[in-house]
Amino acid sequence: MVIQNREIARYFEQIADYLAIQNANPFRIRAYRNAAEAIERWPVELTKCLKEQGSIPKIPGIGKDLNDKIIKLIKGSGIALLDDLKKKIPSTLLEFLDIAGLGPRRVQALWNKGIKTKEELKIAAKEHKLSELKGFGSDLESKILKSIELGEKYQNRFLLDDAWSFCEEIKKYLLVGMPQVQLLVAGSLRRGKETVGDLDLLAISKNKTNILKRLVEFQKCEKVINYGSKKATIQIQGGMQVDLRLIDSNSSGSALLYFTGSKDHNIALRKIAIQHGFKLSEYGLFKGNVNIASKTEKEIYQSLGMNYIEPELREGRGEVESAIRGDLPQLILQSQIKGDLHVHTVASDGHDSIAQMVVKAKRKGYTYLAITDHSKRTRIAGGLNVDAFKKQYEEIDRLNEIYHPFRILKGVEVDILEDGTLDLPDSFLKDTDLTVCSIHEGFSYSSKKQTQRMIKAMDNRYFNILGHPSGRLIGRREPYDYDFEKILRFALERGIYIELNSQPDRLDINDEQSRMAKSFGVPIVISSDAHSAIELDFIEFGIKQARRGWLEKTDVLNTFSFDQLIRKLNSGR
DNA sequence: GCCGTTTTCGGCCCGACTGTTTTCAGTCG
Repeated sequence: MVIQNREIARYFEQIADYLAIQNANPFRIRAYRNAAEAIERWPVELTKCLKEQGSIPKIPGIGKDLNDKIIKLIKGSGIALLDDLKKKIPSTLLEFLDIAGLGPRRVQALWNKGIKTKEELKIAAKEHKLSELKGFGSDLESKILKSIELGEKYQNRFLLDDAWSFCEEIKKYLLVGMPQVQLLVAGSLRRGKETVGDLDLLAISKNKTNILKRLVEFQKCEKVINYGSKKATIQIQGGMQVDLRLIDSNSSGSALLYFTGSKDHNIALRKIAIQHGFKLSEYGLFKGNVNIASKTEKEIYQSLGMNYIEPELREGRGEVESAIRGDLPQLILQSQIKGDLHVHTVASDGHDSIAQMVVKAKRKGYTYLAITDHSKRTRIAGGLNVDAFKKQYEEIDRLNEIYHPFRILKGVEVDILEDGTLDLPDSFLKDTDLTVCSIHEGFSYSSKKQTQRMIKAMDNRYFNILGHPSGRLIGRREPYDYDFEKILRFALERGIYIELNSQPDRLDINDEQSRMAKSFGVPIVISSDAHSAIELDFIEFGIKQARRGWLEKTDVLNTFSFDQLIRKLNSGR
């Protein structure tokens, strides 16, 4: 079994969690977390390194002990330490660490009390048994309950990036030795939904294939849910379900349409079909028994008297009506993005240098990149003070000469403080090329107070872009309360841009908010918020989200040329 | 557990906030 860096990292994170609950040496715990992070970021698969060079490279944060553990994992012999920990500590306790308000100390206290599962925890919280424990109170009880409910809402849903990499891995595995098979991705993953419940794959084959058998024999398959002659469903490690259907090449369009969904979209289409005297199913569009269209999605849409609808729009939100009228938006494409306006470097909490970020940006075909490290308030992220920014900007001047005509912008991600002021003085901000202004603390204010705080911050003339506007972390933290419409109106008045943050666990603002911003005429900036060069690729998730929000090239600031961009940024100042 | 060293032992990111306390532990970022 080929183990990927990501999975090695998961093992180390698990060990760190177990150790934390055990109240082990905090620095030992951190060593495991650091190692996990370093491995996850390592650009080459370690399995491949070991196979080709007989050893794994020297990775900062990985010493002899962890190096040996990695090799053992790759060779499939497991980690004795982890086995021991699993024997001592119930694995269900690890899930507690994802609950807001619970850290290792409180989890340990729960364990001592005999509370080992989420169900037991829920009951104890409801019956106010937790407040009997030292360090627990009634506020904490309700916080825990709320957090468990949020977790249940997202149970068995996966973030877009995880879903994509699972999908790529499975596709690659399935296609080995199957040159006659074509695999299509359908379902919510194709629609680019921010979380994905299961993978829907369609297989088209010119001749008989045993690809279903291959799926159920997948090494990471945990459970075969069903396995017939046309379809197989398995559950893989981690809980994701994979559905594979064999379809006929003559009906590949109708099958793809049907299995891409959404359900609402399909219902809307079938209604239109009925109006035309047709019947639409996964096998094709039929008039009586005559097959009118089934080979491609395009011809089915055409036969129904409408334009082709991109998968991201297929949510039953008026796209069918728009397709009939012929006024669907020309959805934004990744190739139209000219640069990224929110990235971090080693100067704050990023992992790569400015130059490394620039090289990657150039490779992506960008013509500009804004460096936006954290301001001093975000201390954990190594936020910079005015002097540090000035020094960084001198470096940017030098790099701009080297990389000409590529342009590096002097930016900052400046904290919006509790009172609505910005974390850096205007005397400094006026010398920046742009500011991304974000909230990193004070999430629990009332809607009124939060909105006022944001509006006050936006009143600053150097405020360009509102960063990750809702503050949500998908599955972990709800958006804070605020009045988005009010923010949009004020943004429009002040020439402020709204960020669509592409980090897979943020995707903030969401699709509906994007559409709302567009309707208000407020332009969006699609940013990666990359903390390493490789994360510049996260932009594709933001693009997906933007497309789900009906955004076009002209709705997005960073599709404009550098000169136009600078003009637009300065016009508000 | 890693790292660096005036090289084998001492330091490792730390401030704000929350909810618990009544002076602070635990969580969070």
